[in-house]
Amino acid sequence: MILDAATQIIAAGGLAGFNTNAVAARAGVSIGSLYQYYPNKDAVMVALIHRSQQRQLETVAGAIASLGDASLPEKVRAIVRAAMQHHRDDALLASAIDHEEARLPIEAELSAYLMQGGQMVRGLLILHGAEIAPIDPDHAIRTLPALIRAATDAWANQSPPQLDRAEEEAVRAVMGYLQWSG
Amino acid sequence: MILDAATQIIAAGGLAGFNTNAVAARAGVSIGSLYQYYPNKDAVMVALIHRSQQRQLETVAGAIASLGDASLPEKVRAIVRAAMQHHRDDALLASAIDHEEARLPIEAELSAYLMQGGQMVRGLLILHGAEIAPIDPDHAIRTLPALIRAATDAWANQSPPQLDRAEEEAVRAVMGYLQWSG
DNA sequence: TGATAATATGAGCTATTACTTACATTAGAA
DNA sequence: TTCTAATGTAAGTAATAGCTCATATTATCA
Repeated sequence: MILDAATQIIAAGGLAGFNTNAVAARAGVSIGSLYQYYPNKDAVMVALIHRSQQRQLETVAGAIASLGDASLPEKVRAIVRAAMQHHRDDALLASAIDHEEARLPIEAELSAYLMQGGQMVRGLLILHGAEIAPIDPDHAIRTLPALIRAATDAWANQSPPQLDRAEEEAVRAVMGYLQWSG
Repeated sequence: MILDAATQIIAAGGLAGFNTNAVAARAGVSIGSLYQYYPNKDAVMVALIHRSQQRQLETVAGAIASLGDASLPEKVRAIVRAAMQHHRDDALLASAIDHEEARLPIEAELSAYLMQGGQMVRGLLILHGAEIAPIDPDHAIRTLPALIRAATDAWANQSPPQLDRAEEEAVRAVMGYLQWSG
């Protein structure tokens, strides 16, 4: 599939190696075909971003659903693990997406994912309100995913990657954020 | 100056608009001159990264030095503010640097900056050990800057940028990380 | 089977880009 | 002033990338 090819290209050479000819070749289709599915190169990137967000949401939702009655730290750990999975698969893609999100005019579309993820976070905050400092959910919604990504980047992009350490640091950051009271 | 021109180019159009001809034109020098100072395009990027790291270190060091006897939250806030300043100046540059750091073979060079920053963090941890949960300084050194950057990115890259919110979120993340105990 | 629509192909066009190089200008010493 | 070294210039080159389009293949239906 074209998006899989694009993912592999970026994972291998970053944005510098990301060009439509390479993507089409790797996907095993002609450039003409690529341009039948996507009007231009940016559209490929946008589709990639959408798919990434979609998957991230699904993975995290699954993680939350599978632990209905666990403790807050256990849930946080499960969410962190789920979020980390994508980074492990393609770390360079993740940073490429970060960069391209800022350039492409898709802020409005992306806010939809933020809303969905926001609902999940909000549910957690309400359910475990007793263990959490008073926090504006609208703030947490935007900050927490960023913290998880940051800890993951910092530790999983090492050579060799320190995935366990990444998990511990992300859990500490999230739990600390949630429980800190002035 | 050539690096200033490169900064402006990236700030305006991201990595997509970053090419040597544009940089030279913006800097008011000929391409020939640019290639007298830098052997190739990547070298310009590497120099940009070095300068950014250098400045970041200096700014943070200055912030710490100027508050020798303040409380831990006050120091954290000062550090956060200092770190945020660069992002405010050029947010797109910051994400471009993040991406390019992963592609270019400069891991060893960059670890030097990490060591220097690590010394500062270590000093803080020791000085305020009583207010801090037991944390491995080697972990904190790598995680904390990442957390600050993440919170900054998440809130300062909005339109309009919410710099005060970014500061609050970063402080909460850092303080929470430092004080969380299991 | 035959006709039509839908999809796939890839050579090639055009614009861009990283980089070279032959030449011009300036700086400093003798 | 004159010679030399250092620095600057920009037209030009080769390669690459985004994208088009005339043609070929496949799918669908009568």
